[in-house]
Amino acid sequence: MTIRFYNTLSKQKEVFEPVTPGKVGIYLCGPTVYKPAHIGHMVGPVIFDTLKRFLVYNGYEVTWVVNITDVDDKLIAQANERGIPMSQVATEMTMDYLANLKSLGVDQIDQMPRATDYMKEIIAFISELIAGGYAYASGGDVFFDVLKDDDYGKLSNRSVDSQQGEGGEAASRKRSPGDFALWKSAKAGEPAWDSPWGPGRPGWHIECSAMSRGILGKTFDIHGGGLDLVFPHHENEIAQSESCHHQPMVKYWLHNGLMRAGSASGKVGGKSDRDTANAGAQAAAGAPGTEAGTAASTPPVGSTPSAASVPEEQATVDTKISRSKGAGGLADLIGRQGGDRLRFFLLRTHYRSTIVFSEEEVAEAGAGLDTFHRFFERYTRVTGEQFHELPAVSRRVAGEFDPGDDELAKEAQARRTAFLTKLDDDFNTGGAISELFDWVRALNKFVDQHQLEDQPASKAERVASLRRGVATLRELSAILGLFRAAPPKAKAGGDDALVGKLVQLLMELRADARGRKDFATADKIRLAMGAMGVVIEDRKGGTEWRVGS
RNA sequence: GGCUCCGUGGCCAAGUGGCUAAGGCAGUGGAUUGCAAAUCCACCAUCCCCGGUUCGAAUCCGGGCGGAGCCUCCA
Repeated sequence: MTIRFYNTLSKQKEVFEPVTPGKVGIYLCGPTVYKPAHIGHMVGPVIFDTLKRFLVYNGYEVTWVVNITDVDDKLIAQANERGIPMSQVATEMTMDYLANLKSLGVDQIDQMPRATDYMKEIIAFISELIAGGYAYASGGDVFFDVLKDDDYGKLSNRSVDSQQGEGGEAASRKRSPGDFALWKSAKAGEPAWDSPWGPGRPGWHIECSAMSRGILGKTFDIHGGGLDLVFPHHENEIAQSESCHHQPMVKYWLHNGLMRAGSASGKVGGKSDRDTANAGAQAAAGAPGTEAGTAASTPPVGSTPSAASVPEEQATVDTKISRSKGAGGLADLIGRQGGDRLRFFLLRTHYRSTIVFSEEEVAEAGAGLDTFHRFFERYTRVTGEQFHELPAVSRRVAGEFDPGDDELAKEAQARRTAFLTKLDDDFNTGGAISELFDWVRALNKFVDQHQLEDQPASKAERVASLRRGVATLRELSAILGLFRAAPPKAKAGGDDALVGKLVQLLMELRADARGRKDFATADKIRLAMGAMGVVIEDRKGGTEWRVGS
């Protein structure tokens, strides 16, 4: 097995070999905690959570760090707007972020350092850069001098002289426009930390250099983030760290594609007052040929009546999902679709591709997932075991076994190899998922052929084969972090016990009708219940029902 | 203007030089079912356009058209 990754730095796929054999350090740029997270913020965490699972499965000892930026201009603005301390904003939004990660099954993070907990290290780092001649203090601020860095721009393929640089009043204190702030002097009323250059706060990029060094070392294996961070954020991280250390900062730079809003109805974060006002203003000002006009002429991807009837929202159809435009609503989305569906939705596309988000697409992905859930129920009927409670083989080598003459086991090994080969090649989760579908179909077929739902006790050998096959499905899906728990079974009428009892009564009446071959009555009940969203399934072992999707 | 990326069936999406172009959703036909549901089987694309390289291209090169991102805060 050889794992390869596409490295943004070299712009090609490279064989993965950790700096230290057997160990992997991963740093993922985390959130600036000033507003509630939206689905776009979950792309990176879900991908890297899955990546860590895969690397651990391959036998590596992995340390995964996700930083929390809890001091920043946007946090200050938010705190002022709400009239509360910045730290309170940060705490609230961090809690929100963590809750969303949990819902999506992101539970592999080892450390989540906060910038404010690393002030000492940050200040030390800046001091080192000044001492090395790579940074200079200027009027209470400290800037990185990009002209001192020979290979500045190598990650994003930009030349220094093409940089426009940050504007604002700070620009006048820079030596060259491309210089960026390592330390920002505090204005009156702003949160501040003492430093050799006076009270202030860190610039955006330095925390990542300081924290990654502190936790993962001067050179570590994988640095991740969204493609939008390549420049300036990661470019500046490299500049800082490599100027300071004179050794490579990161061996493999992995960047995930960004998410875009696909349709009005799927617009991330719902519509806040600000978004609606903004969209309306754009639409009003949008003469033909303007940006708004162009956006409005694009057909909605997941066209729905509601989307078509709300033209002012179409001005935001093509807007990318960004913190400045979408807010909130992720918890509701998770509540409606479930974390597993969203996770699956994110993983079925290659991590470097753009994902166009719409809730219709999430639901469609969920329809595919249901195939697995149906099968798990089937497995329970045969064996009495719950799929999600099965132990998953957690190491790649341990999953290999001699299939002997067992045809199903032979196919299990073949599918497993195909699945892992897809992941080995630049972490192709979408391709790997197709193997899962192929495999579940084969397992269903096996149950069909041997009628394992009918008197399974008398078919011990076949059931044993099935178990082995399902163990492989469990092993592989666990790498993707899917099917960690049984999906919450929707109940008719929610938690209303009365509705549940009435459904049960209808079921009994229908069973009676079927018993006396009164199919007219039985069908009337089934069709009426179906119209209400209750799906009836008659089986040899008895009738089951579920709230369909 | 500079720098990237993308364009595969109705929709989503793998594949990036060579067997019959994965898989999912939707659809159609069949098996099964009292009828359904679930499941299984079958059918459903020559890869935006033009030109080139090659024995051979969805896959490489050039041009065109269309779309996205970054260059300012952004996962």
